[in-house]
Amino acid sequence: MGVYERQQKEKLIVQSAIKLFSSQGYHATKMDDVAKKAKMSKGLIYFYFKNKEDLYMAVTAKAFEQLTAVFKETQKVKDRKGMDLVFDLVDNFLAFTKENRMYHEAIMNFMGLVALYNDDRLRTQIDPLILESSNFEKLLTIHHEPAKLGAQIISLGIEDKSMRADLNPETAFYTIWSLMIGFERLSGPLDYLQKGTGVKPESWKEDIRQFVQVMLKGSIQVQKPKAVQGSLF
Amino acid sequence: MGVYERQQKEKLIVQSAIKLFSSQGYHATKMDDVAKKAKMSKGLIYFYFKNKEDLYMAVTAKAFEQLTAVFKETQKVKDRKGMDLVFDLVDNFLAFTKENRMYHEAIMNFMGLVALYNDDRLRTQIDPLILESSNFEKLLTIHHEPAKLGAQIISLGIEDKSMRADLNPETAFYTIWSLMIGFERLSGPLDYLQKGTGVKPESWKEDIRQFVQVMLKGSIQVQKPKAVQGSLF
Amino acid sequence: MGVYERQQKEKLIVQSAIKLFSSQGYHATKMDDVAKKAKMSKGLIYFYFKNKEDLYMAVTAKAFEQLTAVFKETQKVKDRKGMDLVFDLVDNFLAFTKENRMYHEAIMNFMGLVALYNDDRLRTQIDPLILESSNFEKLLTIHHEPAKLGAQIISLGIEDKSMRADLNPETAFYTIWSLMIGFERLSGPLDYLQKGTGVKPESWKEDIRQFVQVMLKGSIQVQKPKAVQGSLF
Amino acid sequence: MGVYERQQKEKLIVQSAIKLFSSQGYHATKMDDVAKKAKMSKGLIYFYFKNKEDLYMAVTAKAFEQLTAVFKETQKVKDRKGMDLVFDLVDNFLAFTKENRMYHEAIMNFMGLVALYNDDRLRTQIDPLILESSNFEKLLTIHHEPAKLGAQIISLGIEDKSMRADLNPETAFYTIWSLMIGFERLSGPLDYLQKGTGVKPESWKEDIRQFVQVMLKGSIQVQKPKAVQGSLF
DNA sequence: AATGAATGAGTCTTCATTCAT
DNA sequence: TATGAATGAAGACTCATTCAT
Repeated sequence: MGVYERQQKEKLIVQSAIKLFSSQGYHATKMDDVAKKAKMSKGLIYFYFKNKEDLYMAVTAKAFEQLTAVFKETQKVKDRKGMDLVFDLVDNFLAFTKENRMYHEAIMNFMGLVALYNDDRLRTQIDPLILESSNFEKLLTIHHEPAKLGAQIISLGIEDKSMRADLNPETAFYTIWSLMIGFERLSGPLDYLQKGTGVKPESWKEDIRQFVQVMLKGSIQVQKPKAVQGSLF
Repeated sequence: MGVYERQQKEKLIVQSAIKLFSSQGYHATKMDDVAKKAKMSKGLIYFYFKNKEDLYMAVTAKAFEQLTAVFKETQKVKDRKGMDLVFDLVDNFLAFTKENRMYHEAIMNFMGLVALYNDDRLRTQIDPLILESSNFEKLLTIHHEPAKLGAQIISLGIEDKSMRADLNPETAFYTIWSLMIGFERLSGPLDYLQKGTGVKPESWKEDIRQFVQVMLKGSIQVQKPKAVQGSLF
Repeated sequence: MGVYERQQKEKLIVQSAIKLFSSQGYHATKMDDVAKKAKMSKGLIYFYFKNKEDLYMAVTAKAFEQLTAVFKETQKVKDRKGMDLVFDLVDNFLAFTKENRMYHEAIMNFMGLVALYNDDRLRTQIDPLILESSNFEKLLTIHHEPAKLGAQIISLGIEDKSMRADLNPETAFYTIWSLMIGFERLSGPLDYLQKGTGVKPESWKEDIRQFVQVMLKGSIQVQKPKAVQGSLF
Repeated sequence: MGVYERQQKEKLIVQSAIKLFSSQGYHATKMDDVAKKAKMSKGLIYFYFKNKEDLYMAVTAKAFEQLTAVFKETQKVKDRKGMDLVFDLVDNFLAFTKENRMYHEAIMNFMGLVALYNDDRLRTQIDPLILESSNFEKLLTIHHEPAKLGAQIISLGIEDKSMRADLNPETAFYTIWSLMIGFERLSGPLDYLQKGTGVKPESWKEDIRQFVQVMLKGSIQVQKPKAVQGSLF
């Protein structure tokens, strides 16, 4: 069996796991389920992945790849100012988390792990099986990709003068990311409070947009319609 | 045995669970461990809590209470403008999440559950044992307490003219909360990138402070030193 | 507290147990349930009954008392030949088992225990808690009451010439009892086979009546309508 | 591993369960015991059987198969009138219940379940795990096998004129089955009354035989000695 | 490479029974 | 008598992982 076939198999397993983790959650998904979904034997799953944690890390890596793709797609659009791209990014990111809740959770989970990993005292709290996973190592090297691309967009905005010159691209982007993370997590509760009207989350999103603009530019502007339509995922 | 003693016992169990969940995580903590920690029999744990999920919801409720207390403490300080209080809140909140990582995670977890709960199609993804928990019901009624207090601080800032008059207190606060949630989750990765220097997260925090100010006020100001010192927890 | 009150309490417990055993079965009924139903504390249940088995034996004793009452009621009717009384008995017994499935099962269960009890080698299979129960001892002395009354009816039939003179009243009655036990247990399956028509069990009952008559008399007769109407329970 | 080996394993488990259920009873038998007896891990038991109830249903199915075998053996004997076969059947059945008390109880238990199953209101009283068992389904389709064979014997008796022509084979057989069920359950108590003499049950059996004959034929005859001797089990 | 039967430690949970008050 | 909190042994069932084939 060639390298290619092997990679295809691996992909198939990850895809199966993704579907199951998405619909039932990580804990509710059994390795048996994954095997059945992938139409393979359990043993083969273990041939490709050391253990369940390793598989989860592979899924997380896929999540990062997808997210990175979203960023790249956003960036690719021609003839848009950095400021417009930021708005595009916000829209695309939010759509991404909505459509791929599990991906977003996997990413958030990993980000949390990194915090523990940084601290020698807390590192012991990480499941050893995760630390052993080669996919975890891989993630350590790629997990800043989205941020890198995000920061590039900010840099572009500074260059094309659509943003303040004194911005730190990196922290500015992380701040925007934070807003989106918070939106994902808190719009549910906000919605709960407004049950019936259903108006709030959307108006909050508007406020966030405005805030992003104030933060990056110093004044309010109307968003230029997106050049590219359709789902990115 | 009076109501008081019973409540004390319940508290003792929750405290034990908190300690264990904090140090080992929810899944790694066995009901047996909780019983041992509380110096009770396992059966008694089940006398007070229907099941592990119920206990976790009780812990989550405690988390919300603690967070609410932080908000109240912040609010209580006299002779401070709304703007100052917001900065205090950011500091206190961040200190709270750092000292009580598990509390913060429990809160975030619950916020995620609320989003599922709101959507009839997604509600089925919630563990039935959670939905049955009386502590879950309680949480549904109290989980907006922090946001309510946060919004009050914004309102105060509007009144005392330390903030823009056109702010929506609620969404403004949720935005700030988002920033803090994002900071907690992303400062680890940010730190990872800067390994060695260790400078970044702190400077990002500064940036965030500035953004918050821009958002709420329109101009940059120097934070008035906190009136009260020391940990609130 | 006087003897009377104590007996009332005991009765109340047994009544509660009967209701619960009937609706949920013995194993599904918890001592807690019994206590709640009887509006007493669990401790008090154990004051009156040594253990769950003892309580079940008390319930079984009640079942025998009720069955005995049915026999007595049947016997009491005046101016009926033995043969008629036998038919009355069959009707009443079958109605009794239908209305009080659990009583019948308790009685059957006890009869099975007696078989084990007789055999020294099998006796060890009986739950020791049952053997210790004073109610078990009581049952040993009363469990033949129904058969005694049944045999009396046969004797009466012999005397009044409505039956063959060469019958052994006891075995004749046990034979009739067997028919009823079998009917109770097998009419379900018979019904299952005839699903839709639903005719069979009733016609089988007719056949049984005829067989009983042939057995006791030697010829077929039409049953004299029952003198007393209404439920006996 | 082929289908055959798998069936063998399954058989082994059922055999182990049968031994344990027979000697200690269903409730006293732990899944652990079954595993040990079968020299397997507990997990493997659950690989073959969904749960304890499912295993019990498998045991019950085995009980029906064995009983059916007894009927078939009885029927197979050549050159015997239907009437003779009925007597053979009674002897064989009674021997069967005596040697395999647990089998008989499992069968009786199932027959009771069928009655509940027929009635929509009572069906809820059946343990859901039983209803889910594929073995329960199987039983539903095979549980009338013995009765079918029994009725065939009656039909034969009618044909060869050793029995009354106006008999309904099915109800006639069910009546005979009832007698045997009652005998099994009541001979213990009957014996208890006669403790010491030990004579009664045997004489009752004689009476039953006579009754069966009267019922089927109309006159008394001497049983032709069985053609085949020895235990059938 | 691939299978899937087999393992067994691990966990939650139940509930009859006891006993301090 | 009466309570109900407390016990803890027991048991069903799970599931990640392994390994003989």
